[in-house]
Amino acid sequence: MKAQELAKAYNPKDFEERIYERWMEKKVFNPDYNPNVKDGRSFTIVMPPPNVTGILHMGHALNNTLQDIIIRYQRMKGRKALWVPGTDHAGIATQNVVERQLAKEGRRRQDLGREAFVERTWQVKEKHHDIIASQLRKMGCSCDWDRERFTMDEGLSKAVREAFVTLYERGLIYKGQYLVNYCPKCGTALADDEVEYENMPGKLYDVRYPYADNPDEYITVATTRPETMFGDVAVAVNPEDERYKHLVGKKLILPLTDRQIPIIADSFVAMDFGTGMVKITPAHDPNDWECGRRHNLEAINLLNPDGTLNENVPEKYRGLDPVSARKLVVEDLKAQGYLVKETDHAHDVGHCYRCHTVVEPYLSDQWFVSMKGMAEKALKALRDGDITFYPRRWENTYIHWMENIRDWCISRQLWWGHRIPVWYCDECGEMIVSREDPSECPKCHSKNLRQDPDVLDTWFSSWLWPFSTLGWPGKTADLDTYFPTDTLVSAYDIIFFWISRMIMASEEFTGKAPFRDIVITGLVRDKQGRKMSKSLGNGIDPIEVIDIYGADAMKFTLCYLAAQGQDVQIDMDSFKMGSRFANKIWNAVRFLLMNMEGRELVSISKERLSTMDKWIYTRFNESVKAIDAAMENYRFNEAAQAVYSFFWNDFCDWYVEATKQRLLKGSQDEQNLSISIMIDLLDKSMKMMHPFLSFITEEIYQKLPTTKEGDELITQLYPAADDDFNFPEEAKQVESLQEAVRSVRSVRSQLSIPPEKKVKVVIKPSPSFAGAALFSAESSLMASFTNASEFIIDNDGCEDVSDALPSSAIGYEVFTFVKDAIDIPSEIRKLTLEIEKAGKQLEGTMKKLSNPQFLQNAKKEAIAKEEGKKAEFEELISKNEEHIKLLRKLG
RNA sequence: GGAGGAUUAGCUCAGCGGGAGAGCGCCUGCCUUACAAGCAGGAUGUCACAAGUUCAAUCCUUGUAUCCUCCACCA
Repeated sequence: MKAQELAKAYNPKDFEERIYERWMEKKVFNPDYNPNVKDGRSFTIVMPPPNVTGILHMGHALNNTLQDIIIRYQRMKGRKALWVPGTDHAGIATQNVVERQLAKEGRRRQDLGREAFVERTWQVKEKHHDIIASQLRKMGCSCDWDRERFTMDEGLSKAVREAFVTLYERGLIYKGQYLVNYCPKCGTALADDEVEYENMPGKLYDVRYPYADNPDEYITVATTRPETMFGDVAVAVNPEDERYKHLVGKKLILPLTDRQIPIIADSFVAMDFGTGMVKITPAHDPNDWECGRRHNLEAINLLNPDGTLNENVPEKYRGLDPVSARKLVVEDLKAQGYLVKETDHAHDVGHCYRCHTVVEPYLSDQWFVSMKGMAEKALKALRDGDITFYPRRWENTYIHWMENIRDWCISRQLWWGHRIPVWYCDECGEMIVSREDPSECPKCHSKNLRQDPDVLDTWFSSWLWPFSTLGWPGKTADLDTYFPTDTLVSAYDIIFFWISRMIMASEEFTGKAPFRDIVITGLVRDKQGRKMSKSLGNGIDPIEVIDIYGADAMKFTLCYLAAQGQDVQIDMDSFKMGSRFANKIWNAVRFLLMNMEGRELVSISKERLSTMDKWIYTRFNESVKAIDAAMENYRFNEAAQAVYSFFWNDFCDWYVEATKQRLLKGSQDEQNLSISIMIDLLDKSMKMMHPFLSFITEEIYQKLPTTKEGDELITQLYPAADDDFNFPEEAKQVESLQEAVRSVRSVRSQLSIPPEKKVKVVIKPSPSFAGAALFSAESSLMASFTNASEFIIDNDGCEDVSDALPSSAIGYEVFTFVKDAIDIPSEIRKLTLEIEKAGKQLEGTMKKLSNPQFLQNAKKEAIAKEEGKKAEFEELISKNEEHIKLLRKLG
């Protein structure tokens, strides 16, 4: 029946998809489904919305794996657990995708017109969204699809307008002509943090600027961008510069033109760079812009929106791009004797983070958000302990950014995005900022209104994500229940773009921090340590991993490798780890369920437990505690390790092996008890492992005889450590037993005793050894573990062991009867080495114990431990010495 | 110029004030009534270097070296 379905080999394809479909059908991801919510407390995660520009990569897989583990764990802890999924319209990025498509057809977006272009972009969005959603489902993400959102859906668009208008009303949004970063290819302004700097080789040109009143004399300025000289409005020197002090106020002639510009003094000029004289070009350099404002200088814009030079430069340079113009200007300067020299000069050049075109500072009308006040609130949230970063070190990064924040340019000259909710009246010029589309001008009642053509920065919608997805600005039940959210999981590359701004927005609009814990994951890299990227082609497709190894394998492997905040380096083979583990689980369960027949489940009472049973329950308790502690601190790799070593090393390797005899050959009563305990442990283990290996555990849970019809593992309560089934004393004894078994196995292996040869083993416990009773009780088990003909626990000391190979452990001696195979001199050498080693260790211990300062300062436990070690080392040495004597006699 | 991270077994990485760990790989022996995607046994490390703090340092402090991020930049 049930067991037969498990008789097959592990193949995740057999059940992963099916299980997800059932979860979806029953809507178990909706927190309202959960029948085991304990006290109504919620636990909320909002998913960092992936961009609808492409498909999910390994970084997303890591990120969503961790979120899924957290939310499943919290769900099983009895919380009303909600994970909100969604996608981001990703303004520039998505527009670029569509524009590239158009370019292949030989068209530009202008050929389509705004409406058609946006329509086409929606299609791209739909397509990518569907791929992303299906990827998340394949991964097994337990997010509530009923609450899925998109940054441009109706509700979120409303939130965006609300945020914009509110900030405007609070005087925190303003429009003005400023120097902004501008990508000529994307044709739009960028925020400061959307510019990536890259060190590039360049040249520093020293150029002569003649005096107006004496053209034979000149000063020399140094510049990397001579083509911008037509926008020069001054030359600046440092007011402290003794060389040039007397020149301030003099006029110069701008070469290649007949324009005159003054020499001014400004302290931003570095005296030790170049010539100490700087040409001031306010429209094309941020520093010059600031300087120009200080001195009330005109800003002459030289650029067209497409990045070519405009009518403000001499005719021969018009229409050229800056690089070609530079070449020509330099030639002309050289020809006319103005160029003094050119030197190589590497410097950082800004590039667009989306298309990697060189960014130009560009003077234009843009909308800005005033950030200082919001940053202060966001800093306070951290100081007050409302938010915590894991790992903590990212808090410095956050603080530094907040303290040095600059106003945020939010207007983009794009078509894809939230249109700025501002209208201009063609009749009277009135500007209308409104939550609703206005039907007429409130001032002159004209209906000739034009909406601002620009859209908002994509982050202007995503910074509202934690509350806009829950219904803000409406007052919804979801907001009441699930906001503030609990944990945000994100990579560190969007701390500035997104995390910091979400905190600011949330404090500004809701008065609360949007989440409590911020888990910063590392980046996923390839085995050469390179960031996985499309352009390098070194990415691993999560779906391919799932196809080969299954979703559980991928998820478990990522979790196991995700040490807090560290980057993870992986390749395709890395996932074998998780795959093998899943396979191991499958097979262990298969074995046990195959042996259900002829046995019936009985209740398990503490009194009937064997020492091995007590040990495994104790180990289970310890593992659960370790997992709880790890999850509490988002130490995912530690949780995964605890799961792994419990199930594989303890349960499979020792417990199942040790209880096989009882299960297969014991009395009916013993068999019943044995399978009952096994099933109980499987039930508990599936629960324990479910957050980490969701599909396989659910599949197995459905096949356990103790599972009630209709129960889903996903909403069962997480196991807690059970004090009533905790037996530390017995557990310790079992560890001694394991050690004794390993010792005999080791002897056999090292002496190459063939497996078919059974040998006699005698154990001589010392009088104080607490495990003696267990050893006696389990001597036949130990015999089978070590392939012994007989395994005697010699409590009376009457066994003759003079023919055996001795080895010692703490509390007992092991004698293996392998006389023929013993190489006496080699064994004596081994023992001698052991004595030497123990001697050295004893020496170290004695040194500590004879040090009065150690006895005085060290913790009591540390001293006790050293004393214990002393006794152990002494025991080992004296026994080994005896053993050498025995061996000598034998030879 | 500032900030942060990394340096531990051949590889990828945990650990972090009191006797060096995992997975993979490697060596040996096993198809032992679930699992060869397995079982058993084994080898492998001046815990980057140098000082300091401490009774005690792989772990804390400082410095050095190498590598990697991020931020800010002098034209």
